[in-house]
Amino acid sequence: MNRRRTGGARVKATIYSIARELDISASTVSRAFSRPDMVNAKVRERILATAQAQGYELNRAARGLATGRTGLIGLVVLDITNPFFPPLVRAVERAASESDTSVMLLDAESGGQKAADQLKRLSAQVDGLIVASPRLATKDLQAAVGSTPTVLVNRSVRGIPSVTCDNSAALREAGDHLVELGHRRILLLRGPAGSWAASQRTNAVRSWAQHTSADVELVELGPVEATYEAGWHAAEAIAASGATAIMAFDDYLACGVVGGLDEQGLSVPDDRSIIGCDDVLLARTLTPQLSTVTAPFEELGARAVTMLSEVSAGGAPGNQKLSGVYAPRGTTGKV
Amino acid sequence: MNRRRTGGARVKATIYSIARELDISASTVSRAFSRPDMVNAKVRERILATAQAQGYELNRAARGLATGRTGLIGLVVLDITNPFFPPLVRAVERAASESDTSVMLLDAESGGQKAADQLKRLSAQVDGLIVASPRLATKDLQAAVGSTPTVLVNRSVRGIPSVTCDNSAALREAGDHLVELGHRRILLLRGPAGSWAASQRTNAVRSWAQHTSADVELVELGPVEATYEAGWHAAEAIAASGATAIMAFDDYLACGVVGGLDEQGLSVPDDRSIIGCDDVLLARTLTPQLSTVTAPFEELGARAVTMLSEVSAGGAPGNQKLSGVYAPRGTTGKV
DNA sequence: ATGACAAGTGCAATCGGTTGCATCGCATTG
DNA sequence: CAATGCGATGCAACCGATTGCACTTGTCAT
Repeated sequence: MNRRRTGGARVKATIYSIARELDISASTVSRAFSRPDMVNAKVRERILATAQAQGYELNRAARGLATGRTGLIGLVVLDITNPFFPPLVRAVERAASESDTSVMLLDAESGGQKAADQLKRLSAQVDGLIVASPRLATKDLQAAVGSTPTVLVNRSVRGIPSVTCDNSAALREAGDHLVELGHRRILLLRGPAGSWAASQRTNAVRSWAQHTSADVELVELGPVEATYEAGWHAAEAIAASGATAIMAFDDYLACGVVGGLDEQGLSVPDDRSIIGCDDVLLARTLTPQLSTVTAPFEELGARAVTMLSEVSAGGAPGNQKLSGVYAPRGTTGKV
Repeated sequence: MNRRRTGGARVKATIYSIARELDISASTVSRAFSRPDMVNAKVRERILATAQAQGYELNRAARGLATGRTGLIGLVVLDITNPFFPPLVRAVERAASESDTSVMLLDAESGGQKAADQLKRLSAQVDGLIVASPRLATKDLQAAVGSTPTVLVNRSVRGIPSVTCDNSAALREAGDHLVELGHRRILLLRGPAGSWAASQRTNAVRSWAQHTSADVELVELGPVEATYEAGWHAAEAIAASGATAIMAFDDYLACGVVGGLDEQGLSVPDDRSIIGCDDVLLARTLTPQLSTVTAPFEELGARAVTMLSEVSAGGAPGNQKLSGVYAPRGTTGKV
């Protein structure tokens, strides 16, 4: 591998070894790879052929040193084991590979100072950052990313481009659906304090409850962490609340609630209805399938990558808003 | 950021800018970072202080060019959306960060030629590769990784160090548990063709069935893909098989079976018992919780990283075997 | 024929570290 | 006191690409 095949000597293939073999300058070889249109088609072809023969692989470090860019983007997720993130990671990775860019993954796993440090360290190594659902305080976040081109996913912060998902219309629709099914007392299980998405969703549901023509009574519980366990533990209070339907911050939490309600002897959707958010894997593996608001993961990831390259190019894309779609499934039923 | 604070000129901080300010040579500055023990403690401290003051960040590309190493390892997973992988990714990432190494993630997502190409491309950019559960044919795999230091997770291939999880004892235990509960006709739902883990588990279960003193009758179904849908669709055949208990290739599949059985009007564990494997998130979010064989994700990831650094250092660690543990939970009941 | 212009190529400097080797000062030893 | 050794440092040559600039050719209009 990576060695010359012709001639006895086994040397690492570089643009120089190629140049020597073809008796041209290394600049031309370099350009054949980095700006193909600048070199004569015939020459380019001979270069490519020789490169192939020598097993040449471009040395990213050398390029990086010369250009100041690494060809890497950092993807920071709050918690890779949260089912929200894997589809996003996949989407980002695919989109990035389109532009010959690789993804460095950072599992931030905590919102504290450590997360900020990790972020800062990472940011020195990459061309840009995609930060998904960070819990960092606004100013810490701004400080941590510094001047590194950054795109936020699922959070909006002044001065940093972002791509978010606006679920308010879908949540209204979900609420209306519950009303239609006869629910009047509805419990909002609020997501984590410090989560931008959680406050967005809370506001959306509150606003819906306030403006709907039906006389719904909105009960709130939380904030709670977005985990199965938290949902499970919330079930007792939920059962006691008298609400017949629950709108949970996300699917993960919602699944926990379903499990916890079961423990309380309550079944879904017969005794209680519940609606999640995001449409993660869990939503479909739940029996019955979870009624939820689907998030466009693929699109979120792809846009983030596109926007990031715009930022890197000096642009300042605004904040893109996508929309969730309400998907009624098996966990919503009549009162 | 990254600029000198002292003196009007704003230049990028490098070992040279630090050296100049302290009137020492750049070599010493370099050594202060890469081999601290080689430089006088006092000098080192002044260097660190100046670096701090100038906002110096080591340029990885430059180091990489000089040393030939990138400080990156590539982590290749079969399918990041499969709940098996996120915990592993996290474990690898944490272990890697211990040694100041970053992780490049590649979601292989297919077993074909494309996967091989991706692998090859990635391998040129990293110091080493951790490849989890690849489906590539043995020789394609060997060819793709070439001479890049590689550690396999959850698969064993001649000539490549690996860390795997031996579940045979745990599966025997699981089988015995089923027998104890009165099950005699047990269905083995086989995992994907081409999956090393699947064949291991199949063999383990077969061997158990053959050697157990009880007169169990083992029915086999599959191979099927390791997805929820596949499990769901298998449920009909499972229901018809007359088996009262199912041992599924993994949890993901098992959850699908539970969902599908529900559709068939069969409930778990009352009508059928089922045991999964791996103990992924889904196992605990299922109601009732899935009886399964837990995999030591943390350990798998950590070992893989350790072994990889051994390989990089020229060693040839063998194949490490960890063990799963049978965890009876809610999906196994009396006949 | 002449100048203008464009395309294609080469030269050489540059990016920012690392490291083998030489050197120097100083302490230890005979 | 000279010789030896060692720890600490500097010198300078790399690592392998990119790129501004200069140069050569060929084409085309004048």
